[in-house]
Amino acid sequence: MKPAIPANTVERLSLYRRLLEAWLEKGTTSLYSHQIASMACVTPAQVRRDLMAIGYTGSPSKGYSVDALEESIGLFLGSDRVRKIALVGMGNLGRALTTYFTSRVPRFRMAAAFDTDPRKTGRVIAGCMVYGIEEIPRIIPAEGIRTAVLALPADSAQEMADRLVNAGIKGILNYAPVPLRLPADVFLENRDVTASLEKVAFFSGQPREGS
Amino acid sequence: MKPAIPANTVERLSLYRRLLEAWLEKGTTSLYSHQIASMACVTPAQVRRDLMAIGYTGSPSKGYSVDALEESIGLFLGSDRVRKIALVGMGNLGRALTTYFTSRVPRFRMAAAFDTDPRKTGRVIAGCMVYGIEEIPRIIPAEGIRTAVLALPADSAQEMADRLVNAGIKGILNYAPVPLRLPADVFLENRDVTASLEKVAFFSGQPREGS
DNA sequence: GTAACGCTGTTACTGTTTTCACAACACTCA
DNA sequence: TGAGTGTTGTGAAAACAGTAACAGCGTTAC
Ligand SMILES: NC(=O)c1ccc[n+]([C@@H]2O[C@H](COP(=O)([O-])OP(=O)(O)OC[C@H]3O[C@@H](n4cnc5c(N)ncnc54)[C@H](O)[C@@H]3O)[C@@H](O)[C@H]2O)c1
Ligand SMILES: NC(=O)c1ccc[n+]([C@@H]2O[C@H](COP(=O)([O-])OP(=O)(O)OC[C@H]3O[C@@H](n4cnc5c(N)ncnc54)[C@H](O)[C@@H]3O)[C@@H](O)[C@H]2O)c1
Repeated sequence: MKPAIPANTVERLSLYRRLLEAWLEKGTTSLYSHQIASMACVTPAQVRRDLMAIGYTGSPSKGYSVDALEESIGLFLGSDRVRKIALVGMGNLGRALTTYFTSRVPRFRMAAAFDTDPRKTGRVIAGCMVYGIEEIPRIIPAEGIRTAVLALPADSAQEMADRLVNAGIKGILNYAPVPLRLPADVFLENRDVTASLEKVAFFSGQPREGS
Repeated sequence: MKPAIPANTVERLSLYRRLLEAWLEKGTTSLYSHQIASMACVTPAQVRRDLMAIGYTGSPSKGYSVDALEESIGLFLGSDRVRKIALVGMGNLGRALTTYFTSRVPRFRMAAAFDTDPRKTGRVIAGCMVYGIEEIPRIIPAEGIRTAVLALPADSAQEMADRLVNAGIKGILNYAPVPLRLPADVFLENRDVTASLEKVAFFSGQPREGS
């Protein structure tokens, strides 16, 4: 994976876009890079660089047109259309994520969930149909889903990831706390909550119990 | 924040430590860098470099002693003691996180949760006492908590972050999808799920709905 | 005994991401 | 008009992260 666009830039663009939406509703027509930067808590130069990456150009006198920029970012990210996502593991985390996206982020739609628990399969949970994992090779291509979220126990994560990739998945957001070995053309993002918290706790100073 | 140790290294050390625990239970006494690297899906050079950062030294003939290394990393990360964490926002995500840490990661203990919902305050949820937010200035110093997790609606995140910092919090793991403005001595990690998914979806190819 | 091997620790290097700095331009105001 | 201000776009530099390379040294083979 040698992305023409840095992954960090994509993440920030997503944030800019969300911030711009709020200004759009307020009726603001244009913003300067330092205003966007201030809201996003980054430097103005960073904002200009990121916008340069998607080829959007502002004017030195007026700054950036809010609605045109919002549309440009949307177009670039492909978030002008609803994106279908697959979820594997409809447990506590999976349900929370599904509820969240369904109610708050209509741009992403949990189009199918997969689970091994027979009490969950065949039902609609949090607005999302839960299938047995044997349905992966049928549903994923049929729905044309290319992106999946893994929220299942660590010991089955690798196997399910393999099955997803075989079914055509090209990007995985992994919440299971285990490194995954995947083909190079599949984009993988690990969100290891324990490691994140460990990092924050580490930099919080010396927070031992019983101190 | 100019960390002597790169944040990425800390995160990987957390992972190494978890992997080592599994080998420890199996009775393995020593491992080479390339074995650790293979499990963690990184290069052997990366492993050696990370271990160099914490000053741990292996032997060229035997590799790294599993138990001594596990202990060294634990000591370095401070995870030899239980760490107390505060949670703000005992909603779907907060409950999932609390359940997860309580049952799976005893090293981190959700020592106190705060919420505005009167149906939640004063009760124990997922094994964690939920207080009203007005209790923050009392509980945080009393318990000596330095690390907090934010899992509440975006519009109150900044205000709650400020209150936490005033109460002595030195590190925040933020799940609310807004950038936070904090003093430089407070470590902040944003986990914006939407931006993560946007990134993965972007690099998954062209996954529009209706394609 | 000693040559060959394989691993660590460390330094040098490569590539990527972020910041800096400034030319170029539009607009304001005297 | 023309100096002054403030912004963008972008080349250059810096900071950062990861990789490669290799000296040093036990260990093994013979
Ligand atoms: N809950 C959290 O806040 C949290 C945070 C970070 C990481 N995680 C990780 O996310 C994963 C899920 O966490 P959780 O709290 O939702 O756990 P959970 O036990 O509530 O849910 C796991 C779900 O996965 C299903 N499952 C089990 N094996 C499966 C398989 N082979 N294929 C498909 N589905 C399968 C189970 O039936 C269950 O519904 C775990 O790996 C956990 O470490 C959870
Ligand atoms: N659910 C998810 O999977 C998910 C994923 C990513 C991000 N998030 C973000 O995490 C946050 C919480 O998500 P959720 O799904 O748990 O929402 P939720 O509505 O289930 O829970 C929010 C909780 O915060 C409490 N709260 C509201 N205002 C508060 C305040 N000022 N102080 C303290 N507590 C307050 C509410 O009473 C509620 O218990 C949101 O910002 C959401 O954007 C959630």
